[in-house]
Amino acid sequence: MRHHRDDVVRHAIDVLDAYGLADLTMRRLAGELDVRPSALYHHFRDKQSLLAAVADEVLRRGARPLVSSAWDEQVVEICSGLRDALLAYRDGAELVSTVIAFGLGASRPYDDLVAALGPARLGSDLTPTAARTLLHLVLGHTLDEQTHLQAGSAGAIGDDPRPRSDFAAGLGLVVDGIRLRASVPGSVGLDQGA
Amino acid sequence: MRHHRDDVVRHAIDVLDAYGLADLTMRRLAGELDVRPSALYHHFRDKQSLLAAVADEVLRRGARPLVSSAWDEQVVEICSGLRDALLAYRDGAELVSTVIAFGLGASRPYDDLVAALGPARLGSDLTPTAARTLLHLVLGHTLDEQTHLQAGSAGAIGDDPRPRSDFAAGLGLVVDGIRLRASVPGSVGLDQGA
DNA sequence: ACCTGAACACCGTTCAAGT
DNA sequence: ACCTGAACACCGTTCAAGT
Repeated sequence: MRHHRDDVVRHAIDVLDAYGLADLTMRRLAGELDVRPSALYHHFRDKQSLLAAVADEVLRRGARPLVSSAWDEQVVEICSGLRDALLAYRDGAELVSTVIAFGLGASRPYDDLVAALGPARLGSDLTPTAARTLLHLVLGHTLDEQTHLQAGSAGAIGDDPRPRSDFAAGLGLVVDGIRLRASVPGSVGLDQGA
Repeated sequence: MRHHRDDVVRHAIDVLDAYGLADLTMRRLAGELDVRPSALYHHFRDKQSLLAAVADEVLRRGARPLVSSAWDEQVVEICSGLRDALLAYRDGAELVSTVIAFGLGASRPYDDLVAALGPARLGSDLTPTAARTLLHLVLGHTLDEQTHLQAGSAGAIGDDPRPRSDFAAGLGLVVDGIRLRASVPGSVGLDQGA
């Protein structure tokens, strides 16, 4: 059977969700598509590019239109929407973190944050820094959270006693006097003043 | 020639610094020690344990005694000290992030942060959350920073135009009304009030 | 205590050739 | 445009056996 790029990405997400990122290999994916591994290189120059496409698709599937018009509420929506998107698939946070670290792909959340933060008129060139920092926070937190969630559901030796990772109320970020506050567990809130 | 555990860890750090984390393989390390790969399994049960020991040694070498007695200044020292330790070796941030994510090893910075934050008397059980969040911030930021630093020194296509990742003045964290402020580029500051 | 030899079950990637 | 066949240069890990 013949496939094209999108089929490969779809099957890759299935493999990711069923077996995890470590088992998302070119050979296994090829097997799942009933094709020789070398066939994948017709669609993607290398594995990194494949992973970038997979990460982009995971984010695309999780994307929701912004409902707020206020920039601060938009930042909240982007951050908690990103978290939701990452938690929707096994190892989603690890995948997207890896792709972002590698530099090609998964740039949508960053771009959206920069756009939303624009009207905040942060001092000097602080907007990209604030966007990256929020990204670090959400990625790091969700990676933590997903690791524990998956360790729990893997039916291991029972739930570990480590405190759950959450953004509790009263925890937040300050950028130039603007307070980006964490609200409910697992999401990032934001408010002005402080 | 016969080695023991510490020799292996020392050589592993040399390989890490010279060739990077991706090339720190059991086979290459064994070659560097003039030993068969299987010999390494006398010292470490698997590669993850080896990496945990390497991460711990990287952090141990970077450890500085705390000079401040004030808890808030201690937090600053721990965070910027951690950053310095990670930047001291190639792929240091990636190594330590991986080991922490995996869950065994590299727990010293977290423990130190929890200890330093103790006197802050944060509300309810917010101390571990604050510690983890600071860790996410420093690890994510330093990973970013080190990636760009190394991309630059790898003599690539010239420095990329992306804005440098830094914790500029005016950026910070708020935990229960206590403001953990970023100060000079690359380090995390902290002050009360807000 | 520390190591060898040999094997097992994998990887990502390239490339000429086929349809 | 999409794929095969075959190869290259690797991986982590196990385990009986040697000193």
